[in-house]
Amino acid sequence: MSDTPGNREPGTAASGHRPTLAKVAELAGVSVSTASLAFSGAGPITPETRARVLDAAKELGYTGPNPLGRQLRSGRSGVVGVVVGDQLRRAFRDPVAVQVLDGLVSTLGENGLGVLLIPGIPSDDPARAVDPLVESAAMDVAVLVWGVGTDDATLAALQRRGVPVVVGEGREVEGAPLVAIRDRSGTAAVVRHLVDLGHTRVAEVSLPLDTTDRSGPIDAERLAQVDRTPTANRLAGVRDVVEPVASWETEASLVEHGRSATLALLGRPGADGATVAADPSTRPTAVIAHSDLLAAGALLAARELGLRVPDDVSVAGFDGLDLPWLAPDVLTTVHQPLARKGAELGRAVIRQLAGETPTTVELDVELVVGTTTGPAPTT
Amino acid sequence: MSDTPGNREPGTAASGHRPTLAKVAELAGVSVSTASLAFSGAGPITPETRARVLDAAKELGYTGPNPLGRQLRSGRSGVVGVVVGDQLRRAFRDPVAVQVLDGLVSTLGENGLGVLLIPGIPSDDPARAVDPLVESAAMDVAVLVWGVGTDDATLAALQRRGVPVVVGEGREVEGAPLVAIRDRSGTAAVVRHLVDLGHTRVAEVSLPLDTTDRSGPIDAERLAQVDRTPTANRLAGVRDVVEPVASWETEASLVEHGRSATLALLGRPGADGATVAADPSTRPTAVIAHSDLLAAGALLAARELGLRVPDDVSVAGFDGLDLPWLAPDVLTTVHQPLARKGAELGRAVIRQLAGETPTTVELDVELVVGTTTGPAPTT
DNA sequence: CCGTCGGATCGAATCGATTCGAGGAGGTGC
DNA sequence: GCACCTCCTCGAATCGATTCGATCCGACGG
Repeated sequence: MSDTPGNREPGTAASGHRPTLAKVAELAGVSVSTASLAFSGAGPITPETRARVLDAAKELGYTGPNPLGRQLRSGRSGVVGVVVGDQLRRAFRDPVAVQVLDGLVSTLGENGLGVLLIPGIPSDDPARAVDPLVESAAMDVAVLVWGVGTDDATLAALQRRGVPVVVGEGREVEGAPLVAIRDRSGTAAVVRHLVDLGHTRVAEVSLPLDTTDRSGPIDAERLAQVDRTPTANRLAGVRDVVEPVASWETEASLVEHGRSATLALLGRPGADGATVAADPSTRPTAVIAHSDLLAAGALLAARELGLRVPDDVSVAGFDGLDLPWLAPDVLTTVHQPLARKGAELGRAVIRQLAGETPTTVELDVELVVGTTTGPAPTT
Repeated sequence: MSDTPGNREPGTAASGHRPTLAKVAELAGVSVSTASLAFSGAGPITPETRARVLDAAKELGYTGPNPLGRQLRSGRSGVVGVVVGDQLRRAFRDPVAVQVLDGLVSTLGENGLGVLLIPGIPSDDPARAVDPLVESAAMDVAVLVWGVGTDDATLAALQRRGVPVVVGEGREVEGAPLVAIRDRSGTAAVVRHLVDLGHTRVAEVSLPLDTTDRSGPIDAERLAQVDRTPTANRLAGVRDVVEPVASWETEASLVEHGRSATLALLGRPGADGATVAADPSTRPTAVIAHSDLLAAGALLAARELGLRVPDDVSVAGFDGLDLPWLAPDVLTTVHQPLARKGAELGRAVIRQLAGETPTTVELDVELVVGTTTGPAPTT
């Protein structure tokens, strides 16, 4: 009697058909609804009946309800989309992103939620403004981990779809919880530390101002175009204390970018195309980098130029990473609670799912003085 | 007339109800099936009708078919579970895993598949053998990125569920494609390079032998317990050429573990609890590390002990990472195509979904000689 | 001995979309 | 002018599970 019109066995992946709850119920001699009860545990059921259902399941090799069916009925996928604000390859090379992600995954995992990775910038196809997953993947909430631009295509797409959003490190978004750190005051604190040491010629190595992959000196015009909140905060934090004598934008927060920026800031073209240290009387005496990775690159660049740290130049960063390979140097930096930030993002997701009203969480940071900063050299 | 028994508005997340295809069809004055055609593009439909449906959709704020419904019908979730064989926090600190993951995500992304992160080892709860996502998350295929133990609980759970599996760097699994590199011969090649340079006392810094987080010397008994294929291959590759004078197991492939292992291998307890270099007449003259990160740690340890590289001790790794911060040293290593490995894994996933028969892909590696290996010191 | 009560089980609707064959309208060929 | 063919649209079944109210059973109290 069961002639199946309008259907041609979907889901015929590799192996044969998986048993369904209906088949289990049939074998156990109960109704589907009772069988469902046996698995979900919600509702009254005789231990005996339950056992009969479970036995039938085992016999058929049924390993539990198909998540797809459950999801459709409940309207929840159990998936949280995590949009990393860059190409994945780059994001993962930055320990900052990794540690935040780790805290996030742990917290979500404890609540039965899985993390779906979504590149914030489509890998190679410039035709698309956003990754296709943003448009069509099933997710209950999306987390934008690294900032939100003023005119963010990804955010817009998610809002259009009605996917609730949680923002990490960005501007306030209507209806979305925000988890941020006090990076402006933290940056100001480390710059004040430099100024207190007598530095007046401070150079700055900046995080990317937007997603355009530019690098080079930052002038007033460019400064006005900053479209990433954490970068904006750190730029502002520096200027709360001192006007840098030079400022250099990097295309990503990685060691090599900090290195080349610093070579440009502290060096000048030398003999045979090489870069040599610039004139000590005009050269910056301190480099404030917006991140520890950039600062590490700055340190390497200084070494390359034959400059002693901190005797000839002081270097400070931001993040508080553990970078043992910089030994014997220990970076002066501002420590931020990265794993905790991830955990807070996770908690914000849970609250968002529970329908609570979004709140802003702002985490404290702390200046940690290492060996890479010292008194300004006396000219 | 539509009194809704047996249902209490599921999916009432934060915001109100999203419009459904049925509502759009109603407003457009067509049937649901026609409306579906307008979106999917599969099947004949008049441009005019299509436009009417799309207009209706726009008016209602309908942004396309609900993925959950589509997934249930098609039996496909569009999600690939990626099981990283460790805690996430650790896996992501290893550039090897990150680069593979990057290649994988790109390839899958091009095919409309998303990556769901699954920790291979449950974060903190020792009660569970596998992460709950393994048991119940919706996924079309699972990729086990870093090895499969002989008695792998995660693999068993996935097979029980009937989720097709793709294995990266592990033993052959019935019915599962395998993507691997020639790490045994590659390791043998780099060790032969050392032996050709005159080294006879070679020490080995090994990758983890299993997931027990042990570290310490490897004796014959422990050697027999190795339960990770890449590790087994590299141990074997070393022994294909020379029997190491000492071998040390690490708990993870990170710089600090390579450092402490090497301190143990090349040092001895010194004056006030410090570690000093061991006697040059018995001390190993070369360290072969199973990974570049471990080798980087070895390099740092050697520097700490006051040993010159490669004059006092040669150091070689495996992976071919770009580690600019080791400058001026350039590691002697074996280059493996990491992003390509990820891409091959992605292709294997696609083929698996297409129902093709699983095949094994083995990628070539290449010895790259740097500045960290040199002739054995003459005693 | 009968009515009532409580607990276990069942039926049926529902989540939202896809898909196939049937059916209808319009056009063409003879 | 009629039959046939094409092309578009529609109806209905289906994916697999959840859930609510109804039903049915036995037990207990009066």
